[in-house]
Amino acid sequence: MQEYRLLLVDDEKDILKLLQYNFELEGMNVHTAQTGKDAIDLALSLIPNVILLDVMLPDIDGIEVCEILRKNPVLNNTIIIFLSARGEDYSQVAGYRAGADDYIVKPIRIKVLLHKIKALLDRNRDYNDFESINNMQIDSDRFSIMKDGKESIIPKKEFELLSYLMSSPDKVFRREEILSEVWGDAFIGDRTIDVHVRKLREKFGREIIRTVKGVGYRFMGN
Amino acid sequence: MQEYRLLLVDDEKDILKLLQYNFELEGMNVHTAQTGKDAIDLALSLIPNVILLDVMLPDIDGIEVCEILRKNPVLNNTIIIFLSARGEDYSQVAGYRAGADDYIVKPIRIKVLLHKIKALLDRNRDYNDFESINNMQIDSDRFSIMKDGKESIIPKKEFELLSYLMSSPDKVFRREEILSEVWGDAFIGDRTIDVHVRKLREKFGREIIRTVKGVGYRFMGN
DNA sequence: GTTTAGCATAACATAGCGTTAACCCATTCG
DNA sequence: CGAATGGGTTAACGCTATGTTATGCTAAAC
Repeated sequence: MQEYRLLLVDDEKDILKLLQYNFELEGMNVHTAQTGKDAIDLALSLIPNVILLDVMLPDIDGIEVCEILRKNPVLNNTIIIFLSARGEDYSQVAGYRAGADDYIVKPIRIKVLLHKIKALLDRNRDYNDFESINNMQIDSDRFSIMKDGKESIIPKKEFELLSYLMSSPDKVFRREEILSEVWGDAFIGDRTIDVHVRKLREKFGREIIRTVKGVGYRFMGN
Repeated sequence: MQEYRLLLVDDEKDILKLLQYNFELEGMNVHTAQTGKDAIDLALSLIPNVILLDVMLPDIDGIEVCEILRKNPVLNNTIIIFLSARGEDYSQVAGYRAGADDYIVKPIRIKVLLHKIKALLDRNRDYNDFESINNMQIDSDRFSIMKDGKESIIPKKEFELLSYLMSSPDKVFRREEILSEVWGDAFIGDRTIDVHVRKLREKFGREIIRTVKGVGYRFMGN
């Protein structure tokens, strides 16, 4: 579990301490937040591998936090696990709708939780390995792309765009899709996308991204 | 949840029936097995998207079944979820070690289970929804046509026209139909259609679209 | 043989994209 | 602190694939 960044979000300090202690024993890099707002800020700057998110928070609802985070492609590979004192169907269902990867009801059994996280992380790793397309591998931890054994560290937006396109190789993403997924609801001109595509092509070869005129762009899976 | 193949494995017929009923309501393609051996055989021939696997089985232990299945790369993209009456730490941990994606303790709440599966499937591969006629597959995600294993990326209008004609193979579409469906209410001359048909024939062979003089065009479904 | 719809080719128009350079804004650095 | 750097965005402008039209030709229908 080395090298993994973990974000704990809970309003109760005791639980934070308990969990932090246990995860640090496992060698994880643990950060904590007590409010939804802090959680979002930290998550976006830290880009953790795992977020443990309490549903009950003083300001923003944990489920809402999750929805907000899930919208940001930077956190595509982040595992989000809900914690809740409530065991009702209702909140479990809402949790999955919000894009959670798992759901755990308090009281927490540390060992179970650890193994759950390990399983999810392992799965993600495998996933990344399989997601080596066209000699290109994407490493969201480092904001870098490996192509033909050479590592390139690329700027955030380029990385986000490339990740997005690579998330479904060969699919043509429409410009509107790209705008809303990569840029959120900012008011951005069309040329901005082109420029970023251009930079990516400059770095990795003209052929990796193909234009479909009048529609959008497509990352070539071969 | 259409088109997904689900394999249910449990030794109790009542549970199988209950689950089968509920998943079929969701439009899933449900298959069942009552023993570990059957489960393995079925899984390998069916290659389901999801396997729900009871831990307690009359012959082979569910965990062992999972380990065996996980070794086979054909099932790399298959999600395996354990079901168990026992809630103990022990078997949960063993389950994740064996390569399970999730673990659910009975009694099962159908809604929770459904959302769990949906969340896992969403994170998994995209599935393709293409029709295949006459060795030609049209893939609207990719804006491309596969013919005899070769992919052609074609311009938007050509793609739209071809899709339209292929939507009902062997039907003769009248020119007015084509105009209104493919071009909307633009004021377009008749010759435009011809030219696009010509380009399609150039790319995929003269025979794929047949002219019916005085009426319109027909995509040959053979 | 005459008529007509459709074909082929080339010419044309333009939406949509590519490219460049300049700008703003943060962050870092001297 | 101002300067320098790097990323993100924009505006201007050129370019080209794509879509459309024009024109003369061919083949089918009667």
